[in-house]
Amino acid sequence: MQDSALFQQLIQFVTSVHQATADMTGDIQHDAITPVQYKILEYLAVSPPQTPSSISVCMHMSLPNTSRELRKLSEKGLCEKMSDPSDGRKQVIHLTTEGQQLMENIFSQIEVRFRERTRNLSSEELEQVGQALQLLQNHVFF
Amino acid sequence: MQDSALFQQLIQFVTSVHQATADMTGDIQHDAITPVQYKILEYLAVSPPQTPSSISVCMHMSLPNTSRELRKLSEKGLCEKMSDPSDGRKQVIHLTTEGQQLMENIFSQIEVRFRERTRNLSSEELEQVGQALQLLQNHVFF
DNA sequence: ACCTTTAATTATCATTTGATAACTAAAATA
DNA sequence: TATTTTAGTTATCAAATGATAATTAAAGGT
Repeated sequence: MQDSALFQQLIQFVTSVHQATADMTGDIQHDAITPVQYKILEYLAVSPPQTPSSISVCMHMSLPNTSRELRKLSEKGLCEKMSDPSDGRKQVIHLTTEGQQLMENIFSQIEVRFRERTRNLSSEELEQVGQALQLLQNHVFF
Repeated sequence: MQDSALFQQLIQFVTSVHQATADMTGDIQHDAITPVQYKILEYLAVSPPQTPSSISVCMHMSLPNTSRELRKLSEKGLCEKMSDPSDGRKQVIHLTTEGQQLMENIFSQIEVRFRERTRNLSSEELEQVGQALQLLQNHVFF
């Protein structure tokens, strides 16, 4: 039986991550996109390509609502649909160049704040941060 | 100048944390509370006590909207207001017994899933997970 | 060929969330 | 004491999100 304190620590940690990311991204959100749309773009930026169905599953959104938001993003020129040649029912979604630029822009703003937070760390400590990220991603948040 | 790969890793990690917590909590959400209300309860559970203003700041919500959601939570019997004896303008918010029980119940459901994910880890690896959580909380997500 | 399942879309409605103005009351300050 | 600031509430409207039914079209199975 594992330590229950570890779980308490996890709850605290997850709350902190949510909070810190909200702090870092809160006032960035561009005029033109809603939070849900941002999440979709982020997902498309980090692990492309996707289909409406796969986005629907991963984002816990119904397929109709996913379809609606993808249409809005397409209308804004941020992503594109292509029909899968191997299966005419499927649509492959990817960011447009404009969409990629938007996300790179947002990511670089987040990066600035990340660097502010980690400014005082030694290169050794940064190394440890990288290892900790790796370890948690492998063992807990996969 | 620190490594840009570390930042890429961070973006991936944060996305994974959001995703994993959504996976773990997605189908729990009780009938009676909305996502925003859950966030408030979580915050009250993890770091009490709070005032409407402090909740407003930390949750990035306007004070009027915070007030509305707190009223709804009060009506549901999940939290209570008390006026601060030292300053009649301030309200101190805390969970009711029922609210605490709700959160304990939800947390224990999350804990089950956390244990599922970490079932195969040795006690040594669990120790490392704890250290990694600590390190990241101190150095990045504070 | 016929039926079923899968993938996606459109349309519609209800709920949740965000934003803002107007207001009350208690403190702080001049 | 008069004024200003702070903390909170209520009301209202707009926008975002969630849920569901109906529809289309391609693929799979009989």
